[in-house]
Amino acid sequence: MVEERAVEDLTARARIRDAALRLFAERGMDGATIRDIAAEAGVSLGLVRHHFGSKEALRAACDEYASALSRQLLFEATKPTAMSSPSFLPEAHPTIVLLVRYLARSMSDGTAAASAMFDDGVALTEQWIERDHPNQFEDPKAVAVMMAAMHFGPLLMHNLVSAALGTDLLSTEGHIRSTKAYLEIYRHSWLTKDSAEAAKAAYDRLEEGETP
Amino acid sequence: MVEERAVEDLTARARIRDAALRLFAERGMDGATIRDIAAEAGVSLGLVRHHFGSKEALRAACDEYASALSRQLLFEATKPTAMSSPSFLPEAHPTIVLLVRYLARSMSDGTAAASAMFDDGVALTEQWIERDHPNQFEDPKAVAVMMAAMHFGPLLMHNLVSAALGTDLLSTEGHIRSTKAYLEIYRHSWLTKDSAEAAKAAYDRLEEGETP
DNA sequence: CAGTCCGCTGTACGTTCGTATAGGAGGGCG
DNA sequence: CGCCCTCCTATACGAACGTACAGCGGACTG
Repeated sequence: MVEERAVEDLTARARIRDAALRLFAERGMDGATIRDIAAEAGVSLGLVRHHFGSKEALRAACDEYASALSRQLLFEATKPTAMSSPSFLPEAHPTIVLLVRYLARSMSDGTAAASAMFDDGVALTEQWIERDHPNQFEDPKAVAVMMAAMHFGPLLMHNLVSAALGTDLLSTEGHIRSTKAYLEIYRHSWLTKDSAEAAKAAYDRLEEGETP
Repeated sequence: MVEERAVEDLTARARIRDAALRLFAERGMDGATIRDIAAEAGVSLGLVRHHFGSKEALRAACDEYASALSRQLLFEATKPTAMSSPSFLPEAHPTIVLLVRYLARSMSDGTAAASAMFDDGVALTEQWIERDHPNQFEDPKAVAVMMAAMHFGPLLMHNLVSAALGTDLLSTEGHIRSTKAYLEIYRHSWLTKDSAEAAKAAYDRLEEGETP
């Protein structure tokens, strides 16, 4: 289980980090100002600088915190079954919503946290493929990378997905609905053997000479 | 085919828009300044304001341009086969790379262009499902939305995907490799009928009473 | 030829941001 | 008691940004 909050984490330093995490997630790294973060945390402007030195260092602290948390959540999410477990609901872990928003932002800002999370996702997918679906793919690395990116996609676009779905993806209801959609997607056979082999042959030919 | 550039588009106004598109994509909406854009376009600061009025209006113009172009590309990409066509290579359309970068940025900035592109993707996926895989899903809307998000994922994370792959996703080589990975992913049967039904039943139960 | 609109430049203004610094309240220690 | 260290506030400074405005040259019109 994810520990909701450490005891010593109620210090002003932690409050600043939490406020930064929230505002960075909402408005982006440039959009959130130190003044806003200080106000959100209920402290003065100078204290932020006193504890973190600079805005860049504050961002790095948020990154480190988000990295550790996301790693914890990611490993837990892939533990019990191939799909995420039913007990793994947004209600049970309110921090998930904040974390997803922060990491979605970090993804386009190119921070280390996003990069680390993605690499973790790829590594987990690779292990999972090697364990449960070994020797099935010509390019297992590419399959793992693409699948990782495909599974992060809905999380990064959770606002657009929620709007299109009419249900907040990061709610219990949305989680159940999306997971059931995943089940339908992965249960369906999208390609016939013929069409798959034909397409594969076409791309193999394309790969040889650039002019088919 | 995608027209590479309209004739009248060589005006200073178009140069400014192109420069804005490029810098917005690279540095984000806040990171790119009007001064940088003016310098990139080789014009003065005042001319940008003369043509577009404000930075927000310039962003809107970029959005409109990107929307039209992405719609054009999206419909073309899904035209010939279920997967994207071999002729649809980054080499053939250098604008794609810029467009993907811009829209990836827009996705986290929440602009109208990103929203429109996503909705287009969902609509196309819905049509495709209804045409080629009708009456196969309990919740076709959710399937379409999730699949659209899954397919945009690698594009939004193209830099991370490229790093993990060791190949630039937005190059001809990366395009071929990722498409072949897609083929492998959609050809494979990830779930046995038993495990799929068991998971489905578990989530159905979860949906009824919140306490299984 | 005079008038006028359009594309374009250069400079200046007010705001906001990150950063820096001086200083105060409170507790532990010699 | 005196000192200092930690946590914290308040104020100030320089830079960068979006915006605004005055003006200049060329082309087109009458």
